[in-house]
Amino acid sequence: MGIIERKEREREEMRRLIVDGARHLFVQNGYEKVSIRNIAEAIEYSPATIYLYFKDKNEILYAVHQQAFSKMMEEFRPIFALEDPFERLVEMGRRYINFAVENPELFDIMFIVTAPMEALECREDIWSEGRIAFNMLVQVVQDCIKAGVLHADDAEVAAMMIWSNIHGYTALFLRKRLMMFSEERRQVLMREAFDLFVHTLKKGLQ
Amino acid sequence: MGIIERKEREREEMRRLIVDGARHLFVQNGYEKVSIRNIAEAIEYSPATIYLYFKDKNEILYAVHQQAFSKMMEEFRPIFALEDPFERLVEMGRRYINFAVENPELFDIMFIVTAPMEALECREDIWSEGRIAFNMLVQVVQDCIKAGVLHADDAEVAAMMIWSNIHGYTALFLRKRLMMFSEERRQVLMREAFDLFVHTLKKGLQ
DNA sequence: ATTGTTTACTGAACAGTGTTTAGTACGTTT
DNA sequence: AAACGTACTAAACACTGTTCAGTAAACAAT
Repeated sequence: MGIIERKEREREEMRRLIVDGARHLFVQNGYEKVSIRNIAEAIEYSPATIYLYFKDKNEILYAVHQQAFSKMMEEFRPIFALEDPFERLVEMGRRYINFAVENPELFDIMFIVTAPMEALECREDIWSEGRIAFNMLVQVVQDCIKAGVLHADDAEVAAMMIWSNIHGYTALFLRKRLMMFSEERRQVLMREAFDLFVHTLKKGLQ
Repeated sequence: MGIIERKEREREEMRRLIVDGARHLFVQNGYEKVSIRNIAEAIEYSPATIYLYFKDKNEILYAVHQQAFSKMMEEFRPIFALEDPFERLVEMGRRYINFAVENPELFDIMFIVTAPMEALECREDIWSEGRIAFNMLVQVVQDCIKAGVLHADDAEVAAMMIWSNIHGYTALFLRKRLMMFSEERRQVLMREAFDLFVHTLKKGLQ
């Protein structure tokens, strides 16, 4: 009696169809300009159908947010081939910023928009995607400490400090808070500030 | 013929009434849950009236954003009495974070929500509030360099790096991206990470 | 004082939003 | 073939930002 299995499969397929459609529209038009009706039209179903597969819009955003995390993790993977732990740390920061600049709408949903977090809240779940990614950073920081290139009592505190710095650029940039600089100056500032941070970190945490 | 002057005064008063009402509601209910109709009801005018004084909702948000900047600048003022420039720098960071935690909705409008920036864009204006605040930071950094406590070629780059770090905590916190930590741990992480940054900065940029 | 003109304001509408519900049509089971 | 259960949708609800025709009062000119 493989019917219930097939139904389960079809259900999963439908969820995928919705999330993929939503992600596509988000990336194309920006998250704020996409409505449930837009998504429904894109996948050629009625708006009401979407509510048979997702509780509300926040849940769709959370699903897209999950996909985006997978994509980011994919871009982080090559880092772990690097031997020097400090190189790993620097490269991780570089790729975080790169991901944000090249996938602004996805990054927004992952780290800035509150809606997906609200989907989590009412399930009183912990933000596992964030936790996993942060743990990855903590591990790299710990490797740096072990290798003697960084000195810190609490690796989590050091990781938090580093994450904040890297995240700062992207959050300010994506939310248009570097508007007072020219396109050109913005690029230079972000890159040189990042380099300066790396330099400061190396000297300051020795 | 003081009539046009009086009219101008009344017009300014009305704009104030609207912005104050809007700010009140934003602080109370959070920016996302406030509509033009809510604001209109609060000041006992019809929604259409608001559009006689503001082009659109973004312009109201920009006006609130301006007020919020004044408030923040007020909290920065006492800093300039401090003699040690590095003390000034540290205190500035501390007060930025404090302002964000104590006025989350205002900070959101100032530094995270994109709507007020869109009001600026179509006037092809530069973001003067941001520029002024950033220049203030650059000045303090320059004082640190002059005093020999920080070494950096470009004060703007150093300021950018410092701003990013400080802004990172607040942006992650306000947008619920520190949810994987307990209330308690969150507090400790933010404070200790800030302290670690200050320490790193002092040692790293010497 | 009585016009004409400008100004300030509003009710109602438009096109959109997220979400719910009643009802239909079809696949599955008896 | 009849009964049941599932997948889907049209239509509605209560909202959103915004516009526009119309009204009433304030002002200006006669």
